[in-house]
Amino acid sequence: MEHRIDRIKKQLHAQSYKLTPQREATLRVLLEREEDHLSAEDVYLLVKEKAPEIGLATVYRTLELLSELKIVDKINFGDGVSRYDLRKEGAEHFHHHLVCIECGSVEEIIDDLLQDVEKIVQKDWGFQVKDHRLTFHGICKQCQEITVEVT
Amino acid sequence: MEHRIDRIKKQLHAQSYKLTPQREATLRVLLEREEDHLSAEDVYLLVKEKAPEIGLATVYRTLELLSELKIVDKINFGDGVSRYDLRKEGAEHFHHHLVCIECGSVEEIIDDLLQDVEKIVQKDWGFQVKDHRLTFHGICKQCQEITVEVT
DNA sequence: AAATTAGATTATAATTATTATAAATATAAA
DNA sequence: TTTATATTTATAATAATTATAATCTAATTT
Ligand SMILES: [Mn+2]
Ligand SMILES: [Mn+2]
Ligand SMILES: [Zn+2]
Ligand SMILES: [Zn+2]
Repeated sequence: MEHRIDRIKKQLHAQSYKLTPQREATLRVLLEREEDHLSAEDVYLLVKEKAPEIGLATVYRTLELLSELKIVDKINFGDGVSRYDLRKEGAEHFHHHLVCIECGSVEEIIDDLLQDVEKIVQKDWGFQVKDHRLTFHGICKQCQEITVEVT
Repeated sequence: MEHRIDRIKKQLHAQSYKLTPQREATLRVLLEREEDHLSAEDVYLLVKEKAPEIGLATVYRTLELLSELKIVDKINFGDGVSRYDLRKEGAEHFHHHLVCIECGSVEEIIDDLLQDVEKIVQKDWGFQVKDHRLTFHGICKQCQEITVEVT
């Protein structure tokens, strides 16, 4: 964790941004909840536990900054809020998501499954791919089992 | 166009919804601008040209209804608004998008490029895929050409 | 046909997420 | 230390979306 923060600190400094206590607190929340998909409000409430004086606008600005630096990715699963997701260290692209339409759970796929598809897009559409968002909507393992039991 | 409306009318009736004049006007706007990616507000302004007495809330409710029936798909490209996109007739899944980070253009890919990936997700993650959202972010053909010229 | 009912729409208010602004504070440079 | 710059706080403003109540429409029953 400390190593990770250090490396991000360097990324910030490289672009002449500082790692203020507020930014660090925000980052720590994101690291502690790496599997989750927190909204700005969610992050704000969690940061408040560590640093009660932080303002919501600062959280928004910090998340915006971290997005620009590609440290976090901003994603929207169709409910009205943006969610912020730490990019896996060293990952070229945003990872994929499985959203269950029964229970609402969100699972992550870290493997990049789109390499072949991207080659096709590049070749057949002449589009130079820089990043992607891929979300599958369907029924998760657990919910499938429940359905079978009920039947 | 009339045929298409007729078929959608039947889909509505099958679920015991009516095709009111307001709903029809909304649908016509979506059909006329099939390539576009209109926000609720955009749709509202265009519908108003045909049916000036329509209310914004009705447009929202109509779009919501059409989403439920899978006649339109709701998507968010990361600016703060939801956009509504007619599903191609007979398509099992939502089509894909290419968003240019230079000029903001949105191009559509109608071919389903995810069949193989979905098989893997199904097999290796035990997730039963019902639908997907795939958006590539990158540089469109035109913007690439401009870049070359400038260089 | 008249009365009844359920569904849909309008106009408006309320809510929620996000962004902008101005004053205060902290940090770095001179 | 003084000065300049960056950042944060508190608050106001904006924008998107949803909720509410009154009204209207069209179908159904009497
Ligand atoms: Mn994730
Ligand atoms: Mn589209
Ligand atoms: Zn589930
Ligand atoms: Zn472009």
